Amino acid sequence: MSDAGPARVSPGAELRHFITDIIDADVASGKWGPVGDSSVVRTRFPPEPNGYLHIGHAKSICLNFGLAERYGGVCVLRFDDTNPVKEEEEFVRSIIEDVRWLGFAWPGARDDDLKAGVRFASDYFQQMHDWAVELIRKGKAYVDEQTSEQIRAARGDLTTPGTPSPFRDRPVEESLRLFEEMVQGRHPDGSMVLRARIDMASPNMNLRDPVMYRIVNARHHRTGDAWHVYPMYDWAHGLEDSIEGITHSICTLEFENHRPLYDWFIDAINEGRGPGSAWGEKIHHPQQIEFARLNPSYIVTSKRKLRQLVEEGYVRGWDDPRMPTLSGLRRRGYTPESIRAFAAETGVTKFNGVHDIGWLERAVRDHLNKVAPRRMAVLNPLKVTITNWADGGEADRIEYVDVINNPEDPGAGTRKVAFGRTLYIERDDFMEDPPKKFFRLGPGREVRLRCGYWIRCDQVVKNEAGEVVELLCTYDPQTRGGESPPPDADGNVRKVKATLHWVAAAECIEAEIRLFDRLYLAERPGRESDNHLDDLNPESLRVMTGCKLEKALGERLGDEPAWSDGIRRFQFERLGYFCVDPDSTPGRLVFNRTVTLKDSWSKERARNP
RNA sequence: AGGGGAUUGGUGUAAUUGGUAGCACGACGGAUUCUGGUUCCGUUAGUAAAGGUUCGAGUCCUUUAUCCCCUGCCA
Repeated sequence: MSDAGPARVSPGAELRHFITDIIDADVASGKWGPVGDSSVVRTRFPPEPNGYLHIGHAKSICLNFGLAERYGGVCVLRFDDTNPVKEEEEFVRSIIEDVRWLGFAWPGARDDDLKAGVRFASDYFQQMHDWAVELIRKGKAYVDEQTSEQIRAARGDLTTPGTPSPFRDRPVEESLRLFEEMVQGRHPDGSMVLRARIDMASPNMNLRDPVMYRIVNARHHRTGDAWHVYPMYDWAHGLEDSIEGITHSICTLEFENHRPLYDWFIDAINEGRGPGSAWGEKIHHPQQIEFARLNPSYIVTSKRKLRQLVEEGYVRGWDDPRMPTLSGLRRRGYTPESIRAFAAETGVTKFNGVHDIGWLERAVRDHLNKVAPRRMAVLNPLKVTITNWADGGEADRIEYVDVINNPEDPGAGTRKVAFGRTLYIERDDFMEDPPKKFFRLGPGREVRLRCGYWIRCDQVVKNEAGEVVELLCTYDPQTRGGESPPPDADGNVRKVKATLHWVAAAECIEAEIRLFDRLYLAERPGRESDNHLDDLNPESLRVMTGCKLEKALGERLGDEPAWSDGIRRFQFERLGYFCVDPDSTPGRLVFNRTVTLKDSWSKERARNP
């Protein structure tokens, strides 16, 4: 982990919810091992390698790995790679990297070998096949030669029972033979399937003779051409859990209807098993538990929609800082700690609610506030000339003032920042005709330049178009370091109402700064129009060029924290948190705004425009 | 009456299993402040509805309402 300090909430530590209640009871009763031994707890995170992980997955990762940490058990990273036509090796890599980035490790994980200790469902294909044969022998599965259309039509609907397949009662030997032919690739895709024989009249559609295997004559990214049939989720998942000795198999609410099937398959294998049985010993039967997935406002997490954003060019890629993918959030500047804190704060329940995305923003502000070094950067520069600069010495001299690195961390110390005759301040910090509650600079007003000097605006310089292009100001040499000047003869102390950030023209660097806003304007994108694209925010990206930054941002200073992911993050005073984008080159820095600071002035302005 | 799940302030969640509805965030107000940041203090507002059992109901029972999931050879 980084030296950047802990997030506000230590993940998984003392959080309680209905799943911990279940596990506590199991530990107390000795359901999975010796009474009181919590180290037997085994969970798993089972992504399909067909896309990038997003914030919703992060919640599941934090839950599963957090539970393992809490109980002293383990959490397995297992790829559910049962569909070769949708899955790719590239996703395996990115998923592993994302889980590691969040700060979690599984048994056997190593830094020098990304895949060390990682499990794959495809490693269990032979075992699953053998169990399928066992179910055929037990009369609990059969090969169906109907077309997929016929199967669908015969399934019935929500209120009418299905009708049995004409192949439902075919001889066991025939199913056995056909299944082996399927396995060997002797039949084309879609020509037949292996189905479980359960109940065509079940009110639970999942139990109407579900498909266990389909023929897919495609190359698998790990097993190559070894298999021509691939197991369906419902058949495979519980077996994967069983093989790995998972105790608590945690999934989302939509799998609640699948639990009877999860249990049925394992029970069917176990039927007739036991000591002395020819079938063998009973296999491990994990408990499936469902919880409500994370559902944050103002974003989408559907793989289809995320892919559409990327492929149709609404964003610049899967790691576009506006994307809710972990790679996007990482590039945006979010810390693993803040994401873990967010996941912990949203709780674990069975209630399908909406989680305010503002919580995620607050989580990263909270974390970065404590650990991010402060720097000064001017997004939209307005030139300031100190007309009486010569009062304090040579007219073209540079003075170095000590600027606080982090008021939240006295140990962070100070740095030297150049101050000179020509400066830049934020254009938004000056108003020619300021309203009552605007505290910043205006004609005749005096403000403090942070850790620099107090300046007073004497004159406004405009171009032909009437735009303000420069401010002529005087400074008070007695206010060096931003200190208050001594009281006047009558004992009155002068005060300023605002402190502004600034950079000196003589010693600054230019950079591009990318400002991001929410990708969507609607709390639930697509809710109204049924098309999430209708709710896209046309101003979600604003690229600022010619920004003026203090020189220290161009080089890595010794006081910068050793971030675990190597991403340099800062607070730009009074603006927000920013990080260095990988698009940066040595001569041309690019920063991303992670999140703004809380801004009560803009709130006030919105209230009284 | 197809099946399954859910419902506590604006939001997210707790409530020792029948015993004072608590916490966090937000919003609002105030204090502090060399970041209109941070921090601190205060205010705000809730058991979906109706019946019932009980000395006592968020919790138990009945009815109703609303929302989510389920008819892939996806996961």
